Amino acid sequence: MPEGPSIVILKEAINSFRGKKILEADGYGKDLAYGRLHGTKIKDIKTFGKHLLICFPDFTIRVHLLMFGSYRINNDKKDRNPKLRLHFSDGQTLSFYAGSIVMIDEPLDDLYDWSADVMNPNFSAGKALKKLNAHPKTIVSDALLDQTIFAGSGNIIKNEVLFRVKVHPKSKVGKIPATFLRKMIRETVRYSFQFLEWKKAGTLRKHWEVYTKQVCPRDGHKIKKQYLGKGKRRSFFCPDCQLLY
DNA sequence: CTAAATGTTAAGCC
DNA sequence: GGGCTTAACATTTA
Repeated sequence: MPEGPSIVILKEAINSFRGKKILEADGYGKDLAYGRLHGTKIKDIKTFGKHLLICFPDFTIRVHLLMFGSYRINNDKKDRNPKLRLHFSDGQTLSFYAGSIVMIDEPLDDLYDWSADVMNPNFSAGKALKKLNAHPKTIVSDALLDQTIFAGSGNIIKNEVLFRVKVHPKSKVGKIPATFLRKMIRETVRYSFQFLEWKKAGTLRKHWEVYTKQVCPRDGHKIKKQYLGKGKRRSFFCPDCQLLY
């Protein structure tokens, strides 16, 4: 369950580990230097898009859940080994399963443009528009998955936002009127925060208007499903009310 | 049981 | 090198 809002929920769930000391770390990651974690204290916890960043004085652990990753607090899965498990000095544990976990030595500000993260209060709509304008030939469904433009946006957000702004997923970015691009950027942020609230309330899928749907809630037209773009990702759209530019 | 899915990267091939 | 396709990763759900 890994689009940006879900990672914000993850961060909130583990925020209480901030300042806590790790006695030991283990897991099945081949290239992870678990020993570096022994005796260290969590300095900070951040997110960037779909990345969870657990910060230590000298390095950062980056957790990306990819498609199937999950986590557990004080309640390990019985039939599965964690890729990373942290044992804290107060007896608590935090485990991550599957996904991609790496250690980062560079300062995070050198790696991340925080203004690209749709969940970040510093997200810049102006910069997003500039980046979109730099890729006029890209189809908009790819642009909405581009993590350098909309970090945290995933396939659900992509589909729902395009439906909201009535734009066909195959539209070329350069052909979409600027007012619609601006609206799309605004909706991406707005939907992401609604996603966050709905996900917390356990009602996310109830609010889907096109994603996995059969019928357009606006005009009753049949929803089309196609695999589009670089990643051949599922696109659900109403061919009647979403305009192709 | 099989296939597909909220994702990304690396390798292989023109 | 570029750009495209495929595999790999690993888990849950339909």
